[in-house]
Amino acid sequence: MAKKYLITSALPYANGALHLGHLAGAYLPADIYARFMRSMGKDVVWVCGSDEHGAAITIRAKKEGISPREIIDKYHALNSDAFAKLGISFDIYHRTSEPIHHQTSQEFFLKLHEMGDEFEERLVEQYYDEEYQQFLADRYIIGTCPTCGHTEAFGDQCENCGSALSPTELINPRSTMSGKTPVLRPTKHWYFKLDKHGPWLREWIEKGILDGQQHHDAGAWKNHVLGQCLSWLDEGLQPRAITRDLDWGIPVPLPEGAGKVLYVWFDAPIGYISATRQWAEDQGKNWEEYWKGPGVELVHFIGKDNIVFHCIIFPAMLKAHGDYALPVNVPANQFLNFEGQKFSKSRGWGIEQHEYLEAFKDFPNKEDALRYALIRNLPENRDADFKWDDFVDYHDKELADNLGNFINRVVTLSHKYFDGQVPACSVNLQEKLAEVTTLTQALTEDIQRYNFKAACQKVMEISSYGNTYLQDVSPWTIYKTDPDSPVIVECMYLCLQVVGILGVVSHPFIPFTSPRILTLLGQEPVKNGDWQSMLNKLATGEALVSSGQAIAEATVLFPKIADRRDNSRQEIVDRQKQKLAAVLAAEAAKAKDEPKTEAPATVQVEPVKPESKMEIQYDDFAKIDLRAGTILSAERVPKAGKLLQLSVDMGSEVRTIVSGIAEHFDPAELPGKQVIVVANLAPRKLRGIESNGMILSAEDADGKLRLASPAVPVANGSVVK
RNA sequence: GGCGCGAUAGCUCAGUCGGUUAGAGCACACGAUUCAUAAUCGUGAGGUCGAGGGUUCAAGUCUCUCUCGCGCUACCA
Repeated sequence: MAKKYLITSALPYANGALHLGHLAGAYLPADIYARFMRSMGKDVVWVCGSDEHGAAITIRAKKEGISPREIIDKYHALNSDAFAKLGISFDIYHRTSEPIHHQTSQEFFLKLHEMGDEFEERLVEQYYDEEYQQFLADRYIIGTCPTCGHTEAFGDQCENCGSALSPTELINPRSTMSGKTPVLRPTKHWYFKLDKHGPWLREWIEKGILDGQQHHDAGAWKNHVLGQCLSWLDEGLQPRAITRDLDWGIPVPLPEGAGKVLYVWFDAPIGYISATRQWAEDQGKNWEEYWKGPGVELVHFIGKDNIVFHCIIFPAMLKAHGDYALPVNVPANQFLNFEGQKFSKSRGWGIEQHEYLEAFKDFPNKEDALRYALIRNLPENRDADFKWDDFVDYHDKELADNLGNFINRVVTLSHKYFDGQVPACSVNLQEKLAEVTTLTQALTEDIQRYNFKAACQKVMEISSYGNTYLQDVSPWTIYKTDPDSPVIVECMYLCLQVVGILGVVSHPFIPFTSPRILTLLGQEPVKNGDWQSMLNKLATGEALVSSGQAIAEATVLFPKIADRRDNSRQEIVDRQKQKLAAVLAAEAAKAKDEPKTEAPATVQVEPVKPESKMEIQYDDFAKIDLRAGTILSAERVPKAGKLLQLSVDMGSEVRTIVSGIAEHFDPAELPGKQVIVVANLAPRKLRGIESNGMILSAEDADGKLRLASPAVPVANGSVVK
């Protein structure tokens, strides 16, 4: 049986829109690979879909007063639509809320469960809020500490004496949700014994050996992927809980599993399997041929945040289950930044896929322009940075000047010299196209090795070769004295072959332009197998574009952005740059504590909507002794990344306070600053230093802290109320 | 703090097993050219390979220490 190629891309969480960084991470590279493999005539299926379970969706639904279903439907449609418009050619974009996925996940769970030794059950007594009808996480329970009698101890720890607790040890426990006394209910959870899979995982990852056989070339995996996996294996694997007490998700398919669902990380990767099943059903195929047996090559495309799931946890699940193929590679990409900084929805930094499509709707080739700029700058081995100036450069200098202009020259000259027909010519193509053939083969190998950036550049090298060749021969010079020269015929014939190659090799990268190139040559768009037949023809010297073929009229493939007669495209790009400048200006103004000077209308500063806490009485508030104090000194706590040790002048005394703010403040700038201190907070040892109190600060939408202090300095020790 | 990955020309990046003078594109300078979208082609200049030690006949590449960036992880009252 012919080999089957199974490609997956990380399932996007259906709780938000995807931005360009996501696109560059796991979808665009996979699209290149999938398109390439199909055009090599391989039997490929590329699956993806929305991940629609998990607590984040239920919490958000509760906050917004809508159902989880409304959220997942909205974002599934939004992301699915944006992908389709950008030419992301999934064979199926499925969703984990579909019955077939629930069924697949439950079957998977049951199989492992029946094997007996893959799961362990842990019976836990867990508090249950009867009013809200749910089990409570440890930190949602407060009560009296059995050790010291402190009345506000959390379910996991007492802040007064520092002792570690479990919720059941608390005296007079109460739920932070309803305020009422929760009842203790036994709850069972299932753990996947990941630890027992450590030894074979190490051999598989380090050497590519599985069950004593060479499974893949370990040297072909990226350094950062191998490094992180081995680091995990070195630290030792632990059993992982795979169930939770939640009502949104896939029910645990056991009688004693009522009210429990599979934990998202367990169900999400199984989504690859259920998507394949659905696809096979739709296509009248057998899904198992794509997942099982030695003739299957599985490749996962993901971002670097997902490495351990796809290289350790999911393979262990598959291996435990048996039958399933393990990935031959996991070419995880790193992260893409945006104009030097991380994408941040709350800051308005970056652009989402659907936003791009909307903002660039009048931009010709907006899909390929974006794809190309992202591909040229893929974070294949280290973080990369997307800049609008680069976007313009790549578009104008490579797509327009190099590729588009070459094709335009060839087509125009063909019309001029041969009335728009491919001339008859009997040169030895094998010999004359040797250099381009070598380039094309190297390009092919680059894609096979997941070097998409390099492959993309080779498209330009082929085009550049064409430009150079055309310039060297300069048929326009010969034409002046000898319009019937065979040199012109040969030159144009060869150039047309090069355009034919470009039409094919551009397909995985710029799939909207590739058919336009081929149409110029009177050819059909790339279909399955065309890349392979191109390679065959190049090897044997057969023409890609035959004599006599009619050539269409030249059209400008890529109207340049920097165009002195038409600045409409430049304006579209400029608006994006202005948007970013406005974000920076607004933030700079804010930082200077200046009143917000006319922030342009394009910036929408979303007000922070805090998760509201339960109502308290005045007495609760009155318990807190807030006082003003001045920081005398600040220094980093050794071996702690986030802690600062502060001395604070409280008027009558100087206190030592340890605070987790080291990532937000330079210790040197703190002395002299007046702050508000929770003065009667129970002492607590942090990293061996006793902390007496806590300083207050406000958290910005972007997560940055700002010290809370009296607007005008007051005497140290002054009461704040 | 621990672990992992990275740092190469002004910018973006290649550099395979340690082996000749460290490469490409863009930008820059000069020249050629006019079929073409102010496009194309050629030549040139541009490097302490993050810093410092070590191994070696030979180090961008191996090793150790350090600096910076990113991620994972611990700490966050």
